[in-house]
Amino acid sequence: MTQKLTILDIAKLAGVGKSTVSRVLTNDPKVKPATREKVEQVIRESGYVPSKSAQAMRGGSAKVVGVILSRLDSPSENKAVSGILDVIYQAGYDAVIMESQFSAEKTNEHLEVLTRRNVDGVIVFGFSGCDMSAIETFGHRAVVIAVDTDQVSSVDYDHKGLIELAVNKLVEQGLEAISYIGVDESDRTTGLMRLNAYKECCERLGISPCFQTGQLSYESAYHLTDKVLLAETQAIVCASDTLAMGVAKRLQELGRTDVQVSGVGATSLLSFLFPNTFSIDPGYYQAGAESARLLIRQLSEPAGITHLVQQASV
Amino acid sequence: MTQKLTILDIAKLAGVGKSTVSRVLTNDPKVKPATREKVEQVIRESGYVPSKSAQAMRGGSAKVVGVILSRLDSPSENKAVSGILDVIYQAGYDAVIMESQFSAEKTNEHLEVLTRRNVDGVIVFGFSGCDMSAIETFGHRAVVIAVDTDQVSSVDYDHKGLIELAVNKLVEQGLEAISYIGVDESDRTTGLMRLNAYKECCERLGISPCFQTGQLSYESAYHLTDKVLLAETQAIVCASDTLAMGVAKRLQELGRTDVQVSGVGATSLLSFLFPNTFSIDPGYYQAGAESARLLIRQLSEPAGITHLVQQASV
DNA sequence: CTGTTAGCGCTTTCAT
DNA sequence: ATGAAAGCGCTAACAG
Repeated sequence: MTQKLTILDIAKLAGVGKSTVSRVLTNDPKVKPATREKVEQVIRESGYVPSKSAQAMRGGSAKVVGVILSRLDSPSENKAVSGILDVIYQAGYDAVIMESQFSAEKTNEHLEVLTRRNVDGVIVFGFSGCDMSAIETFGHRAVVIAVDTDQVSSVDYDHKGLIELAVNKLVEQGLEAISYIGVDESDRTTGLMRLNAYKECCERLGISPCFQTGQLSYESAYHLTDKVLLAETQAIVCASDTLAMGVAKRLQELGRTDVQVSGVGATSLLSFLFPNTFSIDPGYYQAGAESARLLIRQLSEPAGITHLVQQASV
Repeated sequence: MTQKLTILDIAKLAGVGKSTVSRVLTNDPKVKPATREKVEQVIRESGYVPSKSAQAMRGGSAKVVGVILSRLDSPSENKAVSGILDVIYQAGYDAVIMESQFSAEKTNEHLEVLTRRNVDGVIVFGFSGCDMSAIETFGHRAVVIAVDTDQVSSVDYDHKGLIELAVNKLVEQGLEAISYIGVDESDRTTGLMRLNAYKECCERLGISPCFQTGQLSYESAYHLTDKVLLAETQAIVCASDTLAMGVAKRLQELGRTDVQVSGVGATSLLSFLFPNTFSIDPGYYQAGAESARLLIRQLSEPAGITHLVQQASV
């Protein structure tokens, strides 16, 4: 690597003042085309790269957004992050990402680091027990995903629509005896909201509800299956693909391949392994992309708070 | 958010010079405990956070490492990134991560952005067709994962050991008719190296090889299964869990539950769904963590190039 | 031990 | 249209 070139070196090499070089860098229109051409050529030939740190310090904006997610190996989250990355990169931003590991404490620690880094904004993936206070200090420079607040903008999944979609599809096929397996209601979104959606569907459609909730693991769903499986059961709606996997496995063992199973997550593996199965796509990637667009918009025009709901699809 | 505080504000508030504040910030030992205490208190109460941009510009180091991976939704890669994150965060660094989407062009573009950002170093996940030239300009400030170079330090998985481990475990169980399903040899690591490892095992153990390669998808493995399945087949070793999933599914359909299947990836789902199955763990998280340690070490002491091989386990 | 003084590389008035 | 000069917030000599 060659010696670090500064804007001054370029200025000398091009035989102009350093402010002119700066103007070229910032695309200032008041530069004579010929001068600009010359400077650009010198920059190209010398392989000079302006220092972001200096630009950030001077201009105030580092063109960086911080992303705090719970776990990188969560399929839903990493898909959403992909969406974030694509959008912000397009807009000239970069992302520094951190894992909260579902710890409110770590989250706050990360937020502090991000503050020091002078990030332009943050996108935080919520989790049960997530502490919003620190996030709220970011104001319009923050967007949360899968959290319920009025203080900052948010993007959430359509938990109710998700389940409705599954139930409706089943009903359209003429099925009526539809059970449900979810996760504990202590989880506000995946747990409570989806269960409630199921209950509402039952009420609306005159189906007698039959459900169980437990952990978010296939083992849990596997063991819960027998408790919601009656002789007449025709389908089991699950709050996630992970659960669906456990249920489908149990049904296969029991020879109840007649029972339809639905999950949430769009895991292609599910329907590959179990034919009598389908999955609802909550739109993870899209949700990530939307949250990024929202943040970037708010960064330029300090608008009010917006709450988006990501549409689901089969 | 309160008005942006600078080191000067703190100095005034604490009734000291700004360099004293700086000394406190940098943990300079030559500060009288009493003074330090006072400054720290003011910092705490005012909620002042030093600007990383300014520090970076002054000190030269931004305390950031760039990470370029192919896809965030690759289980192997996101586990490795978790390892990276844990280690570098511990060392006071942050990560800006980018997706290459298996494109050499994008990778180089990202590398350029990272250069401008003045990152201290980069960790790049290799892929077939990966262009090393740009990475090499980083010299000792780069570490690559799953790539074969002499120019920069690297961490690779033990592709040979992975397969040997699987075969040995099978042999120990008294099995002899062991087939193999992998991916095309155009993929140097997952394809070629693992296939060769299988062949070598066969030779060493006097097993007559029986194998097929195709795409890295369960569908591919599913269809290839019949071609390596003979009446006497006792086990099928697969180059990855994804493949193993396809094979296990096909065997289940055929009623050949007597055939053992092994995969690579430590996916717990595999053995949950298919009992006659096990998976080798290439140590993704560990490899990520190691690459980060390696990079950080090289950042402080410009040592020579190191090549690490991540140990696998069952 | 602590205050003063230079800059780091860049953007931005302010003159010219 | 362009150069000179003034900092952005911080660290690192350099003097006390």
